[in-house]
Amino acid sequence: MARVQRDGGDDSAPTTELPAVRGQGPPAVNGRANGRGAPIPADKARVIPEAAVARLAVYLRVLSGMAEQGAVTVSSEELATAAGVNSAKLRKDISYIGTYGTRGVGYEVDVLTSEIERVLGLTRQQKVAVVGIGNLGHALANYGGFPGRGFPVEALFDVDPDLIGIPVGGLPVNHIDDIPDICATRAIAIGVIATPPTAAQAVCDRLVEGGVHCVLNFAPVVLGVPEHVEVRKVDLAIELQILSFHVARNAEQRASRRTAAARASSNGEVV
Amino acid sequence: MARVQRDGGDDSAPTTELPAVRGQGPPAVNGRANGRGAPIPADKARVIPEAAVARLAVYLRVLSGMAEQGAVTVSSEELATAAGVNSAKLRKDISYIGTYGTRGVGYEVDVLTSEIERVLGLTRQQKVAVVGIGNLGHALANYGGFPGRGFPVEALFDVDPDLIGIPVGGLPVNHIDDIPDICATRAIAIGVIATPPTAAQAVCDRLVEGGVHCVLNFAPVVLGVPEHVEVRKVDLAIELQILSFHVARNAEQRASRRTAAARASSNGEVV
DNA sequence: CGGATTTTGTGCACGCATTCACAAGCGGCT
DNA sequence: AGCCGCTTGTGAATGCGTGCACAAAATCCG
Ligand SMILES: NC(=O)c1ccc[n+]([C@@H]2O[C@H](COP(=O)([O-])OP(=O)(O)OC[C@H]3O[C@@H](n4cnc5c(N)ncnc54)[C@H](O)[C@@H]3O)[C@@H](O)[C@H]2O)c1
Ligand SMILES: NC(=O)c1ccc[n+]([C@@H]2O[C@H](COP(=O)([O-])OP(=O)(O)OC[C@H]3O[C@@H](n4cnc5c(N)ncnc54)[C@H](O)[C@@H]3O)[C@@H](O)[C@H]2O)c1
Repeated sequence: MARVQRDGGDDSAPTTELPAVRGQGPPAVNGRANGRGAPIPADKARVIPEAAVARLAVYLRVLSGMAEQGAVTVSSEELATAAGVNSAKLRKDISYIGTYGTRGVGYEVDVLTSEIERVLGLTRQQKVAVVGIGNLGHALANYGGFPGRGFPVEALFDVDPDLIGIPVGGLPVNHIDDIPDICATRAIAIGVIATPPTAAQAVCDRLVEGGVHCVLNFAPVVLGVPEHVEVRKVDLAIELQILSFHVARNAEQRASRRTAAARASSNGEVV
Repeated sequence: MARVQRDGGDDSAPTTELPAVRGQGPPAVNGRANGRGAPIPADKARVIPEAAVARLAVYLRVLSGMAEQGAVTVSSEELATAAGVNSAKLRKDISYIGTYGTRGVGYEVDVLTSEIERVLGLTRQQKVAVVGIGNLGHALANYGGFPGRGFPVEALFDVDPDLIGIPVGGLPVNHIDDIPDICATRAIAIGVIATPPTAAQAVCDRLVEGGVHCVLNFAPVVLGVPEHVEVRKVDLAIELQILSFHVARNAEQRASRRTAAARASSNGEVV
């Protein structure tokens, strides 16, 4: 199962700048077959499915845990079970970004890590701004997991005068009127919206004005944005409601099974 | 207009062993005698697609906003644009739960609201427990949006002795050793895990022990659970990485377009 | 050196989800 | 009453994602 090879404690360098493609080896034996470590089918502009991108990020996290434990290679089966997916799906996901495995052996942990980081754009740090430093905003600003993964929080904004200037997580809070300026000058790549829903659209507009192309929205509203801006939403109430649906469905199934059982047991008897 | 908010990528639940009873498409004409407000096609397999459930929750929120503004009826087109989806998709989603519209008019806001609430199991309150009262746990415990939507937070847990007994959001923090007992006695339906990743699996096991069938997990780990337990995860780092991927992809596209343009212009071609 | 063994990469089939397009149905108007 | 315009509900087509199954590599071993 989760067999880890302990071999030479390597310091896992988190920020690998180079793709570390080892393609310079022998020329391809076959015109069609690609050697080991093919970056991507060069001419074929392969579009990675959205669902696969999400899973690649999961693989990346699992890989980093394995690297810390000294694993050098990992098979698709191991990685898949650790990530909670089917191994065929994992291999297909990886095949979208190239062929980095060795048949009969598996994947080199560090190679796979760098390649996934490359396609996810994690070789360059993506600066983050958080708007709305309330309950949720505080948690996000204080969270150490983002800078550690290449997402430094570099600006905080709120409208509350009592908050302006106060440092949160080592960073002072700015006024939302400064969003366009500060985002532009600091080259913020991702804006996180943690304001009340009523303020979310206005905040989003200012982020876009400041040149932010990606928005992560925690407010339960549908944001309107220009074509080139990417919005993802995290709606906790909806997550709870989806869970609630499953509760209801299971309860219903149990009830109908109970009814069926009762009917069966009273079979032949007039009710 | 063409401003659409992409839905958050839904995770494939690690426990996808759904038998998915088939048997759709008997040549029998489906019930024609449904007057207005047919609850559901009684015999027909009532499997609502997962993706549709998530959207129904969105419609519900939009509907509640419309009801507050005094709207009595709403057309699929209005509701769809407000929810950021295609109107045909909206109608199909609603058709999964029954036929509650009036042709030529639209849907009655309150009727549609109750029906969606019914299928989502929101007629009964689902009690929630939060484990791990740190940054994120505090925000969740203090958040007023959950009780207001039928998800009262009725238990808090942590391992930190300094926190035990302290009230957060009006509710005292209990020790994690009491999770099974308290969850069972208070009939907790949903457990929210906001502990460090290392503690998440142990916490999850205790929640299951306490009879909790639904878990919302904020810790970046893959949880192993019995068959009958439903887990949804919210992984903010992965959301950021997906956004990062789009940054990278767009940058790449722009770069290649620039290259192509440069080539074209140096080629004497008119762009 | 050849065969056994292991594991990748992917062709293929299937099922779910999305979107289109339109008949059916309903209310209002004449 | 009968027609007309509007909107729903849904068959059908298309596209996407998933998982199986297997050939193609690569290593190991005798
Ligand atoms: N806290 C949670 O657990 C939770 C859960 C689900 C959803 N949410 C959503 O996340 C958002 C934030 O939640 P919260 O609990 O942190 O709320 P909060 O009230 O604690 O914080 C909101 C913050 O936004 C600031 N703000 C208000 N108007 C603003 C504006 N126009 N521009 C900038 N900042 C403004 C306020 O000053 C405050 O600091 C809300 O939309 C909420 O619905 C929160
Ligand atoms: N804060 C964020 O914005 C954020 C963002 C993304 C992910 N997360 C994840 O959410 C989780 C919580 O984040 P946080 O920032 O609130 O962390 P935190 O360190 O502020 O809080 C963790 C809490 O869990 C408690 N705890 C530790 N071990 C426990 C155990 N065995 N049982 C019960 N409680 C235990 C701690 O006492 C602490 O109160 C983490 O897994 C983190 O990776 C947080």
